[in-house]
Amino acid sequence: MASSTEQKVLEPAAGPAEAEALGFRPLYRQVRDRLIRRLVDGVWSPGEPLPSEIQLAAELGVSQGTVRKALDAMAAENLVVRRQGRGTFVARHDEERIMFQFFKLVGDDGARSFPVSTVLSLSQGRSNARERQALGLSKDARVIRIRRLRSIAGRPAIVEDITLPEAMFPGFAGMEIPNNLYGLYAMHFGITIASTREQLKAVAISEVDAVALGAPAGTPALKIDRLALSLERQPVEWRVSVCLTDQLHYLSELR
Amino acid sequence: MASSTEQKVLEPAAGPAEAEALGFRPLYRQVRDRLIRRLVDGVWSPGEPLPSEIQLAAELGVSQGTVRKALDAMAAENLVVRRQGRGTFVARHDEERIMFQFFKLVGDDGARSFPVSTVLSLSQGRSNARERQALGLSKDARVIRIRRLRSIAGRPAIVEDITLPEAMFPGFAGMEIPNNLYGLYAMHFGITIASTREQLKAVAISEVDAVALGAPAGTPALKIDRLALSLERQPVEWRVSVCLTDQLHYLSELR
DNA sequence: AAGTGGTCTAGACCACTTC
DNA sequence: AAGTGGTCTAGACCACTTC
Repeated sequence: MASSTEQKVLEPAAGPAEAEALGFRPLYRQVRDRLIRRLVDGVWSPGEPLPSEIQLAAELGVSQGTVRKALDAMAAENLVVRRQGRGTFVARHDEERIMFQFFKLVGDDGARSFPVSTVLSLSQGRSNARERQALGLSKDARVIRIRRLRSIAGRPAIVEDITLPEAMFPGFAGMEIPNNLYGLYAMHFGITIASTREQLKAVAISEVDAVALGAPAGTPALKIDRLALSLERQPVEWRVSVCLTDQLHYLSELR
Repeated sequence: MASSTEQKVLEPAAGPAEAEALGFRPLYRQVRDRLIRRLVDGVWSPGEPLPSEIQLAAELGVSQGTVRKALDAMAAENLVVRRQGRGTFVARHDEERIMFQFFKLVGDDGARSFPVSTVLSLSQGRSNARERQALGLSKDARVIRIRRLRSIAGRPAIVEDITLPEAMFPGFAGMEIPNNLYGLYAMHFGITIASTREQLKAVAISEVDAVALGAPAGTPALKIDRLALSLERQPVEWRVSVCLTDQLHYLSELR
């Protein structure tokens, strides 16, 4: 029972000054932060089970209920998946999950088919001003640039320009580029995309995009400007997708 | 303590056959459903406080923890607002809330200004096939149709076609049409919009929309096809908005 | 049968608001 | 000081999965 008058603290995770500035910080929050720390450090890999609630509670010196609250919060953030009778697992970035979590384009017939991708170009170099602004990079930072065409049901539908901070992806250039990039980030670089911020606009497609998509220049298209953030809320990827929406739409469900 | 081997049930809310089909239905779920029932019945009005957790627990014959879990679920669904030290309140459909919850258009400078609206036309009549399909209406159902122009920062930006089932909005024709329709639905008709499903496409604006918006026909625009659902998940409003996105964008944040 | 997460209770104490 | 929701604990039992 919490019978002292002091707030229970797991460890001096934050410096004393910082702790004061933060004010009250519940135990389950501290547990969550520590478990996320471990996810970031790769203590458990995607798909692997975490220790059971009882084990974690014993190890951290808190009640099972507090661990449960921390894990429930992490499940709500899509960082872990809980399965009754089986355990709690580190979330995986496989196609199924990505499809529902971050890929919002749906066929007008309701079909959710994951697009097939063809890389059009891959390069590395000094970042320009817009790239630095989007990704929050410093002046001399270098970036990796990928341009690819994505087809849905055999039909070119999306051209994508992807920009990555080179420093976060050492050895990227020599790799095979898979269709599902977020899975690659997780598997080979230990980077988990935890959230995205998308800005949508309607545009007329440019000459160069028109060629790639096989549609007349000037055709209206949906431009999706996406910034993807890591678990630590650090910008990881900037992606601009130009989508033909004559046979598909962007689905947004709000509550 | 739950020492019997039977599942605790609040009341025969669901018929026996239905209960079997549903399988296990936790107590807090039953509490939530009963409280939502009361919201639907207008037992408490938007902005009003609910009884305290302790009072509800005593009244319903469950523990405070179970009531808390039900109220937390309702807060996650944006049906109530919880304020430490003050109480739990029925969510209100005022501009601030709508702005963040359902209105996703943001100025490119980051400003979230709620648009000013001008009604272009208002009519009632027999529903057509598309309207019936969108709203799930029967063959002879009548609808109310509103067309309006919305301006942001003094600039025409959106033309909207709104369709409502006439049966759900008796006396609507004689009313003043406010800028915030969802507030009107809540206040005068006891209908709370609990969720929406939006489908976005890029289109070229039609001649008639071009006139309303003061832009050349063929200009690319964002078409938002929105279905709004009540607390009981019944379709309440079908709204098609055509938006000029040269100075604003649709913001979607995914986790 | 054993182990996991899920539900439910009871009770203590805390943070915050209002009077 | 009194009342509210928020946190935390301990413990019982349930639903579900695996062996």
